[in-house]
Formats: sequence, C-alpha cells, structure tokens
Amino acid sequence: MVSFDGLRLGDGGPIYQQIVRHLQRGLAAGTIRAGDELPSRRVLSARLGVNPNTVQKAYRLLEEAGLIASHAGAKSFVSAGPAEIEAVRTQLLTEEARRLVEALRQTGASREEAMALLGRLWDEKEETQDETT
Amino acid sequence: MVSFDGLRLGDGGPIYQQIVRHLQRGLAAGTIRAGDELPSRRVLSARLGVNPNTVQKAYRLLEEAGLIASHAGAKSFVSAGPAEIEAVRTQLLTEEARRLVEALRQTGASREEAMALLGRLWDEKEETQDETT
DNA sequence: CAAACCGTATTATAGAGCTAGTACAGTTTG
DNA sequence: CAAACTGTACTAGCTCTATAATACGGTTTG
Repeated sequence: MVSFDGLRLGDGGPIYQQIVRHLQRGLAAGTIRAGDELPSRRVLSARLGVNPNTVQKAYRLLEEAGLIASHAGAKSFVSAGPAEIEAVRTQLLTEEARRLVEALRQTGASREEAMALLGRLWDEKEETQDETT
Repeated sequence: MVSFDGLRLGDGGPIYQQIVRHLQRGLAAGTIRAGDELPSRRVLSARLGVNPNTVQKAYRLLEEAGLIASHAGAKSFVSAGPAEIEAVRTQLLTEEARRLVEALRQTGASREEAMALLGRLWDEKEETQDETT
C-alpha cells in the first residue's frame, strides 16, 4: 500500500499537485514500486483532510501520465515502469535545481557561494532528520 | 530608473509575486539601489502587458515590506536600506535552496549527487548567458 | 493656473482551485 | 445475491488571481 504519511500539505501550490509530486518523489526514491496498491480516493481524502474531488484530480493526472492505473470499481495500482520512473526522477531534480540556479544567478551569487549554500543547508537538514525509517 | 526588462512572466506563480520577486532579486544583486526611481503603475503595466491593478498590488506589498516608498501624486522610489537588503538576500536564497534540498532528499539523492547536479546546471546555464551586461 | 502625469480606490467580470453534496455503475467479498 | 466498497461524474458555492473600466485627489511642469 502506497503511504502518504510523509505528505505535509503546505505552501507547495495546489493540493492536487502536491499529491502528484509526493507519488512522483516516492517513485524516484524507490519507496513506491510498480504494483503497489493505492489508497482509495475517499480514504486518502479523509486522511489528508481534503475533498475527495481534489484527490480524484491528482489521481486522474497521474493516470494520464501513465504512472498509475485505475479501473472503475476496483482499486488503483502503480503502473510505472523503470523507464518512466527514471524519466520522472530526472525531471523532478532538474526542474527544482534550475529554479535555484535561476534565483542564485539573479541575486548575484557566485558558483562557490552557491555550492557552499547548498552544502550548508544539506547538512543542516540532515541533523533534524529523526525518522525511524 | 528601475528596469523590469529582465522580467519574463511565466509559471512563477501569481504575476504580482513575480514583480515583487524581481525587485527583491535586483536589490540582492545590487542592480537596484536605494533612491532609484520606479516606473509608474500605468507605465509598467503597459510594458508588461498586464493590468494596472496587478502592478499596484505588487507595489503595495513592496511598500508594506518597507522596500519602496510611495506618496500620492508623486513618483515611487526604492527606500530599502543595507540591512533590509541583506535580509531580503538571505531570505530569497535560503528559501529557494531549501526547496531543492527537500526535493533532493525525498527523491533519494545523495549529498554528492546533489552537489554534482547543482554544479552541472550552473555551468550549463553559464554557457547560455549571452547578455551584454 | 492648467494640463499631464502620479498614486489610490471602487465596482464588475471571469477563470482556477478547492470544498460540499449527491449520484451511479462496476468490483469485491461475505 | 447483497452489502460494502470502488472509480467516476455532476452541480453549486467560495476564495484568490487577474482583468476591465472608471473615478478622485495630489504633484509636477509648462
């Protein structure tokens, strides 16, 4: 069963996009695998405290992207293959990294300053990771 | 006169936020300085092809943040001091860098992979920089 | 002073995102 | 079969973002 426990809804744009991103990142990290069962629209919406329609929109987008498979009446499952997963991973990483590079350059940061900042924030976050995963 | 020529409206969220961010980044980079004259709401909205109210909203937020000063009837000017500029700069950088770190960790990337990715994208972007600044 | 700007404010309209409630057909399970 | 669940679809209402069209008073400049 695909878990959405790690998903904290916040200022990450529309909720349905956050749900899509959470599954994409799980695929990229390997914590979500092909064949995994997905929670139903109703169950997940109740767990997240959002409307079922919002979850439905996320699931519909994921199905259109070929990452999950839904059949009316039955449960939904992850259907992404290795090729699709690798594509998702590189897309996610380069997308976010390009945003940072853009911001860094426009604020007049140097290459060294950029690398130092990333390294510092990486270590900083590492310390506050108390998960029993 | 503060220039907004480098501002390309796209998928960076609400337009008024993009305008705010552009001025913030200009301050952080030093290309926009205290005392600089701002284009009027009407002029800038015409140049960007957006509604004057959208620019007004951005300017209002910038004034509430103490970065610019507006006086009814007269032109608007940048009023940010060195302390405020430094605060804006660190805020912008850490904000965006935290987003990337979050994405990297959730996709199961290592520290080395993270640094390598940033370095590669940085150099990649450096090549396609043909500005005559 | 008077025209031309400026900042500021108001009302109306439209679309996107999200919520709320309901409904219906297909699948699973006892 | 029948109950319980599933995916799917629809309408209605709210907020935010953005547009459109004015309007008013203050400042600058000729």
